[in-house]
Amino acid sequence: MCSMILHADLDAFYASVAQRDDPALRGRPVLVGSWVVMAASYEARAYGVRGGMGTAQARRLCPDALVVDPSWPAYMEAREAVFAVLRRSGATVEPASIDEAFLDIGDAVDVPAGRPPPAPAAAPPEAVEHAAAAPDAVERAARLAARLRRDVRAEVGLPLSIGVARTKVLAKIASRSAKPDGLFVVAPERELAYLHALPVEDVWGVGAATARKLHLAGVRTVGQAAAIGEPALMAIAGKAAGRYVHAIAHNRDHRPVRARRGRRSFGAQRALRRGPRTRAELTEAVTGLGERIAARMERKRRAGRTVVLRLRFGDYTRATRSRTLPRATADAAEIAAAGEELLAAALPLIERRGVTLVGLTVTNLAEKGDAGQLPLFEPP
DNA sequence: TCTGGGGTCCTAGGACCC
DNA sequence: TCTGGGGTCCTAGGACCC
Repeated sequence: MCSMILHADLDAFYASVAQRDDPALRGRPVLVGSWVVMAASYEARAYGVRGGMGTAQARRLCPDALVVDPSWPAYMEAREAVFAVLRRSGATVEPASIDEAFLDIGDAVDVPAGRPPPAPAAAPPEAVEHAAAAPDAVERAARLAARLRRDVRAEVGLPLSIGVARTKVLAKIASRSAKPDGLFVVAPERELAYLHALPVEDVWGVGAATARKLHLAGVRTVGQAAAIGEPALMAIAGKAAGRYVHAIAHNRDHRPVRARRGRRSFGAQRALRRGPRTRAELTEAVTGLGERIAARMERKRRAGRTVVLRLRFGDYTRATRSRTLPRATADAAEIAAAGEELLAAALPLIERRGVTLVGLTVTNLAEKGDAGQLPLFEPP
């Protein structure tokens, strides 16, 4: 008996919305973003364009690319429509970002009354292939995933890729394998083989820094990591990262899919031109950030106690300064005043290195009945 | 005079994700 | 590959308390 997890991830979300809403963009390389690429359509990715890249460089790689501005209302509407389809399935749905979610189908989910069951012929080949060798729960999950993909395509007009497995990390990795516009099922009996063949950097949660440390130690695949003891991995990658890699390499990931996780902070930041900034300009930036954050907090009826000033310098080093207030606030002037104090404290650093980005984050939010944290790897 | 153990809060930094 | 605007979580040290 096992409960299956789905990771549903919209493909090139912003670019797909643009293509959906403007037929002239369909089938063509599309970049979303004015000076940094926030999303690239698959047609553009074929030229080597990636998210986070400057648009100037992206245009050099792909001169035919069509560059469009982001359209936030359209994204929000599309997101809500997609999540409505996901929730309608009856599964527990945990939003993971603007364009992805984990679903736990539990034991009870099946095709809701009033909706016809999916025709077996319409299920993608990979689902059928795995279903033949898999227990009932896997088959149900694969059928649900196929149906969600069809419904999102039909009702929202967007391509949705889905990974299916027993754990979050495997479902997440599987959805990446499914892209673009596909379904990838990791059957329970194949989990370990699938996992062990992966390069360590393909594991969700292993980033550039940890991958570099593992490579230096000669660990390139998850299988190699599994052959090493936990203490050794902790020595290589650090305490938390080593423990994480060890748990995942042995296919231990008990993180549950949780319906709602309240947000933990509100932040805003602003990139500045290079060159010396006057104190007045910095104050103005901090004031503006405080107003933006306060407006959003007000809308969500939240308040926070800790104000964090984030700085990035000309040499791309970073620093943070924080201050915890006696009580939670959502007041623009109070937030900006704390930011201003932190700014004053960081002035010597700013003068030495030259600031290129200033950000403000309000955290330590006043909670209203949040469930709190669950341990990551221990069974609940 | 010297010395525990254990807990919480705060600050700063690092790593990772989309 | 020279870097935008959001987030999350973990760690370590110091202050302070019992």
